[in-house]
Amino acid sequence: MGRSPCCEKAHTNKGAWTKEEDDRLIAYIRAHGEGCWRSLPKAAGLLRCGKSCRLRWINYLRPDLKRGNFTEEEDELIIKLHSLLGNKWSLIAGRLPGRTDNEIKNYWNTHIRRKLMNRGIDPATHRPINEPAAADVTTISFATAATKEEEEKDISGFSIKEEKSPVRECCPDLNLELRISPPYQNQSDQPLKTTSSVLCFSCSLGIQNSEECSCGDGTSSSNTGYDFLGLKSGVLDYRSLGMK
DNA sequence: AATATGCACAACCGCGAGGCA
DNA sequence: TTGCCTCGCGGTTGTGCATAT
Repeated sequence: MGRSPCCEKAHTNKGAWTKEEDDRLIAYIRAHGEGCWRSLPKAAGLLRCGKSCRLRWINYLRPDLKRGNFTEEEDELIIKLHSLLGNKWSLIAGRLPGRTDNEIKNYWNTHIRRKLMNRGIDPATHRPINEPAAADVTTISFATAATKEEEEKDISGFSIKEEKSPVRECCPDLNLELRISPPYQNQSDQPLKTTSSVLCFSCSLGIQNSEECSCGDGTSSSNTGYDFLGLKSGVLDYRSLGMK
């Protein structure tokens, strides 16, 4: 059967957008707003398919876009969010005002992947590339879950928890345990403890003693837990991590 | 100076989800 | 309930520029 094409391809331009096309698109959206991308090209007098218009607007023409290089803070935030969300670029972009999913995806593939590789981190798993099979297991967690119920209900259903999996059962050496849980509301002034050791994000990436390291040598009494999403630093409010 | 290679990023493609008749 | 339509997402490709040989 096959899908019907999103537009009449025989009568649409492809490739790089011209200044004139950009101007037309901007003018139309300013006058009529976003929406109904399928009919927009015709209404705006553009020989483009709706998808192309949408992409051009979102990734390049939107007035709130922040152009220019990514900052070191943005880099680290992207790494943190990717370790949590995976290739959910739109969600990651939602945490970076002025950045688009496409931009972040490209930036990840061209810069951050290499950066992590240079650190000896597998960008796909965020684990050391040559991690020994029998290496000590460190559980990453904001807080020790009091009960299974609490762990599962979570706020807004935002909870990521590795269940016991067949993979793990057949490969006991393979640690897939990544627990992401918000700190308890009424325990917010208590240190966020892991069940065993507590690492800052830098150390979890294998860059201990780096400038980014906030946990010292891991023995500091001022250690307040794993600042995985910048909750400690206020970089990210997990409650607003919207899942569509 | 010419060519090859690598990099960065804009744009395209195919698919899935959700809305609606 | 079903099928169509539109939108949005993630993966991939194409192209121009920069750097190396």
